[in-house]
Amino acid sequence: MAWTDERIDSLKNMWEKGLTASQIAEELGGVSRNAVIGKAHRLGLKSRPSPVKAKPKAKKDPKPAAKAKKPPAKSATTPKPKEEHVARRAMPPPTPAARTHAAQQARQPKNDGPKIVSVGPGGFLRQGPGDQQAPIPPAPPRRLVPAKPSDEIADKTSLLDLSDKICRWPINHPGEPDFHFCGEEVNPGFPYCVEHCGRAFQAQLPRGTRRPPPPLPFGGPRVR
DNA sequence: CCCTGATTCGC
DNA sequence: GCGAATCAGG
Repeated sequence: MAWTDERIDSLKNMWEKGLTASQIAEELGGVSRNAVIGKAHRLGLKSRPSPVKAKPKAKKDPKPAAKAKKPPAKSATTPKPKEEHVARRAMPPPTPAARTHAAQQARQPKNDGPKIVSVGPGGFLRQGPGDQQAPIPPAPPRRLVPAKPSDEIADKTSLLDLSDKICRWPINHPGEPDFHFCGEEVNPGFPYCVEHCGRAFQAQLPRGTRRPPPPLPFGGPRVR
């Protein structure tokens, strides 16, 4: 996949946010962790807490032909083919439990660590309900652009299934295995079904009326 | 084992 | 410029 400006921007954002390369790769979709790191370095973003301190000698092990090669069998100690990212991508739906595991290693704390964040397709950051962070996203457009799914979801309404007649409301987050679209019949004249129109288009209340923040499909806590 | 980022280098 | 392969520290 190509490094579009938006993706690069996302990458920078997340990298500086302290997300791991793996997380960034997942969010961006279509790229491996290595790709992210490589790109980050090429961009001049550099090194955050790196596990590896010193790199004394550059080694040049004869790396024969192409990337598809599985070189020197080293006593069968490093079976780590390029299947790495394939395997990760092919993982079963991250159940809450699975996610939890991944999340905790991904520095997603329970209480006082770094904030839990993830990044939407536009590169803006999603935050937890408690997080008051004003900065980057100035004003997400009300117009919703159905994000591009990073994986195809069988028998759910995928990006390719969208049409004028079915609700384009996104379910879950892009990049998640079960990300798909609502798929209900639309409220005629609107891009969403009746229910989701109710979410997307809310009547303007008189000034001073307090109302919970508009539950946009992206930009807030999970909406379903 | 898992994870992490860093580096190399063929493409 | 890209990223797989590989390394090396936790």
